[in-house]
Amino acid sequence: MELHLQMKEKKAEIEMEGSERESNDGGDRPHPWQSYHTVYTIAKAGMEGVDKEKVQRTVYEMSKGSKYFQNEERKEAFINHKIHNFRLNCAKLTPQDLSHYRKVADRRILELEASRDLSRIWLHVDMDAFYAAVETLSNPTLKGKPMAVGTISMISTANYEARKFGVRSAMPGFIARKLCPQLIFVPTDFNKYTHYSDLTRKVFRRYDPNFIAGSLDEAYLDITQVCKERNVKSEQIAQELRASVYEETGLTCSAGVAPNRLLAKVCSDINKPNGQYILPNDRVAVMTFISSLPIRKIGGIGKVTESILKEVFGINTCEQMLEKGSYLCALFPQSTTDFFYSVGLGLGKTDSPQERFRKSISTERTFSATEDEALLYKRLAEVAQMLSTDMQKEGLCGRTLTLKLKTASFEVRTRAVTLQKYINSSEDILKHASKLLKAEFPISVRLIGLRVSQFNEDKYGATSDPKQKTITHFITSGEDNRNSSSFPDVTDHDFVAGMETDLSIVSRQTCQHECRDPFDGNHSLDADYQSYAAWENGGAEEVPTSENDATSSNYSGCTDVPGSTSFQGQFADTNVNNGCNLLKDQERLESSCQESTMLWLNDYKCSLCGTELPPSFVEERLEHSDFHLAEKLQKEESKIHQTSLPSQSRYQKDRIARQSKSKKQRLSQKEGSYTPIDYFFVRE
DNA sequence: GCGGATCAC
DNA sequence: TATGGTGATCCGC
Repeated sequence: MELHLQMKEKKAEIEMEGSERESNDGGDRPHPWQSYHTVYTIAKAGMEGVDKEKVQRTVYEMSKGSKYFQNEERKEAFINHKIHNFRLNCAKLTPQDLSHYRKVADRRILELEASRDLSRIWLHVDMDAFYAAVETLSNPTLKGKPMAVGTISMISTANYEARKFGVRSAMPGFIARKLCPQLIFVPTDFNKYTHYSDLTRKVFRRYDPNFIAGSLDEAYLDITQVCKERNVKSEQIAQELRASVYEETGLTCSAGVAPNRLLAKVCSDINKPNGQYILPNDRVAVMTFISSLPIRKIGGIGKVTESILKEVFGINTCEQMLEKGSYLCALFPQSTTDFFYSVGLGLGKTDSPQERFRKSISTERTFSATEDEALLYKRLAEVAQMLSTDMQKEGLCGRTLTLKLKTASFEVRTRAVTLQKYINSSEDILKHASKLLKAEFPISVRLIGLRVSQFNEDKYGATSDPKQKTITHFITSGEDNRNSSSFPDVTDHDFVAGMETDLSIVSRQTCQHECRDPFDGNHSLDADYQSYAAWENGGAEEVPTSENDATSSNYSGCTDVPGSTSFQGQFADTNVNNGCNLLKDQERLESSCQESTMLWLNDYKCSLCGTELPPSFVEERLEHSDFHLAEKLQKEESKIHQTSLPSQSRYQKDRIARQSKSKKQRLSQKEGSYTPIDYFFVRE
C-alpha cells in the first residue's frame, strides 16, 4: 500500500528557513529524543506499562550521531518539509473551495457507504510473538525470561517478557541489550518456523480451505460458511480455532472477527496476546468501533502517513477522516482520498481473491561498507548468483533488472535496465548489473541488492490476466473498481517469505565459493574487475536506455505528423508568466494540432483527466497544464518515431540527466556530506 | 520505463 | 562496534 502523499503538494517553492532546519536536529527542543522516527516505542501490543520516555531516551542516546541516525534525521526533515507544504496549501483554500470540497467529499462518502458489505464474516488470526514462542517451545528453559530472536545487530522478534523493557522487533540488538541487560539472544531458525507455520495452517484449512496466508504467522479466514453450517457464533469459532492451534502446536494466537479483512486485522490486535475480539456485522457497531480508533492501527497507515495526517489536518482517529474529508479531497488524489474515507467508514475488502503471482524476485545483502570497486564487484557477483539460483528454482525469467545500493550514509539508490531478452542466468544478471554498478563509482556501499521483474508471461500462460482478476474482484467484492488498489490488503504480501522480520542470513557458503566469473575461471578480485571491462559495450541485446547505443540510433531529424489530435487542450486561462517554455510549446501545439479546450469543469475539475484543483491553486494548475502538454508532445513524438528507431533525443536527455545527477553525487560524496534532502530546500 | 518513497511483515 | 530482507505499489517524471 502506498499513499502518494506528495502528489498535489507543490514542490519546494518555499524556501526553508534556517531555524526550521535546525529544529530537526533537536537542538532547540526540550526533548530531542521524542522524534517520530523513534518508532520502536509505539508498539502495537505488549508495550503497555513501558516507560516510554526512558526507552525513547535510551534509543536516542544509543543512536545519536551514527550514520544511520543522521540518515533518519534527513528523512525526518524531508517529512517535515512535506508537512510544511501541505499546511501552506491548506491555508490557500478559500471558503468557496472548502464549500465545494465538502460537497465532493460528502458525495463520495455516500457512494462508498453504499458499497458497504456486511454479509461476510472474516477472522484474522495472528500468532503471538511467533519466532520467540517457537524457540521457547524447543527450549523451555527460556520460558519466563526476556528473550529475543535475532542478533546483536538486529532483532526479529522479542517475547513478551522482553517487550516489558521496550525491546521490539526491528530494533538493533545492542540497543535492546542496553534496555534489558539480561536479554537472551537466540539465532533465527527459519526451518523451525516454517514447520510450525504448516501445523497452524492445517488447522486454518479446516475452517476455510481458501484461507489467505498473510505470512508465516498470520492468516485471514472467511468463516461465513462455517458459522452458517454449524449454526454457531463467530465468537465460538474463534475460541475453538485458537484452542485447536494451541493443541496442535503448543503456541498461542490471537484472533479478530469483523465484517471485512481490514477490521479483522485491527481486531486481532486488541486482546493480544492469547485473546480475541469480535466486531459484529452491524453498521452502528462498526462506526462506533472506528470512531475513536487511532489511524495508526489501520494497515496501510504507517508512521509517515500518520505524521502528515496528524500534523497537517489534526487527524488522530478514523472518524476524523470523514470530518476532515473536504481538506483531504482537496489535497490528495482520489485513490488516496477513497482509502481515507473507507477507513473512516470502516470499510475493507470482503472478497476471496484468486491466487496471485509474484511480480518480482530479489536478493540483497548488507556488509561492512566499502568503496573498493573490486570487492563490490565480488559482492555483486555473489548476489547475482543467489538471485539466479532462486529464479531457476522457480523457473522464472525476467527482463527488467534493478540494482539497489545503500551507501555508507544509508542513502538508498536504485538503478534499473530493461532488456529485450528474458534472463535468469547468473552470467546475464551479473553482466548487466555490473554495468549499472559501474556507473555509480566512486561510491561507498554497505548493501547490494538485485531484483528482476517483468517476467516472461508464457510462464503463467493465460491464467494470470490481471484484468480478468480485477473484474472478478469487482463483481465479488461489490466495491468500486477504482478503489481496489487503495485498500491495503494482505494479499499484497502473499509472497512475503519472512514474517516478523526474518533476519537470518541463510547460509550461502557453498555458493560463495563456487561463484565464478562467467568469463574468467579465475576467482581473484582483480580478475573480476578486469573481466568486467570486457563486458563494456558488449550487451548487444540490451535495450538502449541509459548509456549504450546512443550512436546506433538512426533517428535523423523529424517529420512532423500533421493533425495529431490525441491531445485536446488549450492551456489554462491562467496565461501569462509561466515562462517561455510553455509559450513555445503552446505555439507548437497550436500549429500542430486541432484546437479544443481544456477546461476546469465547475471551476475545479480538469476536463481531460478529472483531477481536481481549486482555482486558488494557480501554480498547481499551470503545472497541471504543463503535464498535459508534455503528455501530448510525448504522444506526438512517439507517433513520429513509431516506424523508426527510438528517438535519439530522448535517450540523450536521459543520459544528460543521469550524468548531471551522478556528477552531483560524486561531488558531494567527495565532500563527504551528501544530503539529498538539501536539494529540496534549494529553489531552482 | 525509471527512481524514490512508503508500507507490511 | 553495531540498524535487515522480500515484495508490492504509486507518483512524478
